[in-house]
Amino acid sequence: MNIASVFHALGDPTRRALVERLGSGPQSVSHLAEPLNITLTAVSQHLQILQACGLVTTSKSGRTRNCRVNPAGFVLLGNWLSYQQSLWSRRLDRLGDILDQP
Amino acid sequence: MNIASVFHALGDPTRRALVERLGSGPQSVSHLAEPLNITLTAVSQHLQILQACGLVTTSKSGRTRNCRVNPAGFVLLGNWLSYQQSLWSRRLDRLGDILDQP
DNA sequence: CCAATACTGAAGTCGTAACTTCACTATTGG
DNA sequence: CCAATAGTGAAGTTACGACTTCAGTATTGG
Repeated sequence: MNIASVFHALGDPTRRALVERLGSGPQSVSHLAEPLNITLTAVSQHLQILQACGLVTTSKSGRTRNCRVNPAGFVLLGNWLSYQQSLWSRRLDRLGDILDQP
Repeated sequence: MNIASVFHALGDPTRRALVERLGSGPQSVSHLAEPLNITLTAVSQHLQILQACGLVTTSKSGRTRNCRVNPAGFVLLGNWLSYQQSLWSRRLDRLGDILDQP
């Protein structure tokens, strides 16, 4: 579970769609697969990747696997983002000052 | 310039390295290429992708191209992230309430 | 002026990752 | 009990993307 795997996971449009769908609440694998025209196997594989990088958690009850959003992966992403912004924000602010000079 | 292209761009470790390097200030293509052991052409191609998705802007002065971070792409990413979080935060909060029940 | 520098377009190679099919296990409703 | 449902491993195909080489264009220092 690292930022590299998070970005790799979200770099794929199908996996991003899965994550976005899970935003509306927990779903089974079949239910997630239904609107996408790919096989259930493919969806299962995507979910394993999303799980490995900490964006999704799942739990099996009976024969159905229930999938939900895992905040951990998003925290990782948020930390990376705010760190990057912290690197150049001060510099850009100064640039703004310079540009604002009359 | 959309969130799909931003995630695709940052899904690649080399491009992420470029972005992170640019955090310390504007750099030329050659300077960015130096620590990476890939050709200058490859770096140039990566920068075109980073530019297209709004993570980097460049300007050519003479024969050197100067690259710097472009906040626009990061804003796009931040918006996506906070939107996703807004989708499930309330739900997870309630889940927290339930888990907090004695 | 010209050799060196800085970069970029085009075209091709190669590895990986997304997807499929098939076979299989486990669970459940009737 | 058994057919249907839900999902997953294994193995193979294929498309795409990262990278290279090569050739070419500007620009600049000496």
